[in-house]
Amino acid sequence: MISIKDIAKLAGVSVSTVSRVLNQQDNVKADKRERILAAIKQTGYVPNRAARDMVSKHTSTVGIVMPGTFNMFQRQLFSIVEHHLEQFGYHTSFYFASTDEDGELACLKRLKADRLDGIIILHEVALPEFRDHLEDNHIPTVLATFEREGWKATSIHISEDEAALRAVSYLIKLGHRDIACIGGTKYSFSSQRLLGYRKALEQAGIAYDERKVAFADAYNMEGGALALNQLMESNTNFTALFAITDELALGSIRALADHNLSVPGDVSVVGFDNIELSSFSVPRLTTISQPLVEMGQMSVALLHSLITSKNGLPVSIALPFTFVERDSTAQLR
Amino acid sequence: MISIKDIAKLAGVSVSTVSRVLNQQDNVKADKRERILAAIKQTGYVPNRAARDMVSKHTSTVGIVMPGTFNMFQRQLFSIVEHHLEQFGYHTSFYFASTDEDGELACLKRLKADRLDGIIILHEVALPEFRDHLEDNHIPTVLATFEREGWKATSIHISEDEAALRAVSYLIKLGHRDIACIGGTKYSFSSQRLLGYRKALEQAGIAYDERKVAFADAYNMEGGALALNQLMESNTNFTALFAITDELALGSIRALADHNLSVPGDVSVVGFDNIELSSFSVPRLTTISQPLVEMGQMSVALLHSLITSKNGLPVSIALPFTFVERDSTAQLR
DNA sequence: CTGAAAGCGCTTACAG
DNA sequence: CTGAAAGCGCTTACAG
Repeated sequence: MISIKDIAKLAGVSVSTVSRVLNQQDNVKADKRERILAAIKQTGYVPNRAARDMVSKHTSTVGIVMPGTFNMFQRQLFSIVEHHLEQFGYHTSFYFASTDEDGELACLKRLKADRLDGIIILHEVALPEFRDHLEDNHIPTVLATFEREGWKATSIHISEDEAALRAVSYLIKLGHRDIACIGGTKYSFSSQRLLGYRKALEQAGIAYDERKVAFADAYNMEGGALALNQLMESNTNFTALFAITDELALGSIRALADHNLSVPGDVSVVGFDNIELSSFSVPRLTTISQPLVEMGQMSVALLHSLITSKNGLPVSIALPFTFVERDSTAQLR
Repeated sequence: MISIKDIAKLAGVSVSTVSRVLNQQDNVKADKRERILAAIKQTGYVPNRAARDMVSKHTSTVGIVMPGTFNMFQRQLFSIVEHHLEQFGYHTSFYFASTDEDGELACLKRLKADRLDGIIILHEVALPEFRDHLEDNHIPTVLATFEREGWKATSIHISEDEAALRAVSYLIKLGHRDIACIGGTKYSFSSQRLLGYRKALEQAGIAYDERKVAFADAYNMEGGALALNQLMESNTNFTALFAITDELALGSIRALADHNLSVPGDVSVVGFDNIELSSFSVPRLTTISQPLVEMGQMSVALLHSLITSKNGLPVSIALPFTFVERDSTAQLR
């Protein structure tokens, strides 16, 4: 492996000078600079990142904490974040945290071994040591898509319960009174979206009926299908359904088809997240759209300012969501 | 940041000894080992990876080269690979390569800055410097899901053309003669799958009709929908459709619905890849299943043996695919 | 079994 | 504008 010494020798200068041009400092005479650049080009030399990271206090790398298995919404967000991070000149390291405690612990350990300039968390970690580590070492942190009390971190999110309320109110406006819900058990958004569902019912004077609520174990289509089947067996009936994520909604549509129920003919379905898929499904899904691109951009921009300003205060920002009417919902007949 | 020196001081030993227990060498007396372990636990110390990587010749990290925007198939594969890599004790670094030349160049540069133990490539890079770098530095490499002539790398893949032939032959067996195809322009699998399509037609004595073939620009659902619309405008007719990826197939089903054409009633559709989504779509998609889990496992296992044995020869392995009959195909009426 | 010392490939004052 | 030197946090012979 070719090193900075080789370049210095080749160009007939000291390593300090090579280092200077490597780090685009302008205080190097043109002729030396050119000889150095030529040597670099000729050898295809690229500085060893490990060495550079070790000596400088910053690593120019940002960590992204992700769930072990990420859903489509997170996948899209992650792409956007990654892209912007690259624009800002950051490297990215990924830290997958399984939901169990061991997984989070292993994740934290890996995190500690790297010196990160900052970190973006896409996955609600439960472990308190996580927050402790970030706080003790003053690592700038952005929580993307959720809030967390007690964390000294900037948070970008939407108002989950308001959005859910909006979605369910729409179903009510269409004349539906028997509205089922597919919720979840993990992460704070599940309780917040369920809260929105309850608020909407309350506002319309509809009694909450727990037989109309099923909880999915996993936020994927299979989870949605399974939950729908539970609802079918629970001795209740409904003409509309609110699923707290699009994947759940799409899975439920699949299961409804298996029960010979059509959407929106027999059941109106509204989802949440507006993943790419939702505009290509049959029928296209009515849903809540999170401002994904803005959330990603903003997370990166705010993290960057946190990193560079060094004394920025954490903020909690609720971005506006939008409601997207498509073909999976209809007026109650 | 707490360092190995601090631990040494705390435990009253030398850094060498601390290093020994850190690297699980057994030649350390029990009492010292315990004092060291206690100090580590108490301080939450984790060795600095950059320092460790710099001094040791291996980094225990494997690079994964991915396309800038990865489709669902790649996303699934990537999860599996990541998981197994972790099992084997490797760290992973991701290198996203945009398809243009600049993107690949930037990707290569990042790659060079890290000292990787090995690399798994999920994305067909075109740049010759890529191969040169890997070969010159003897970096063990596995190509996952494709082959590449002239690369001294192990390759795990399926026989793309045979699989496509199988899919299209099935349509023919169902009585279809007017079979359209949605192909693509990028990556070798597109031409191979198209080749399989042509072979199947040939075997059945059906003339190849280029009006029945449309090419998607992107391997996503929108690309599939767009391509289907092209077919509708191309003054031809068809009762079956082979799309070279599931996402393309699903996008085409969406577009068919927009033309009031039902699947499989009016058009039988078969895809390729068997992504998760395909068993939850309405209708469920008939498709070719790549042995994703095995491919991921095998890529990692073979890479590991390449890394540890140091003189393993590259192999090219074609794994068996399976054909999955579901609801998107029907006998010609 | 253990420690002192050298060295990995860089950057960063410091002196000129 | 430039170079010699120190040092980042580890590991690895080497000597005992």
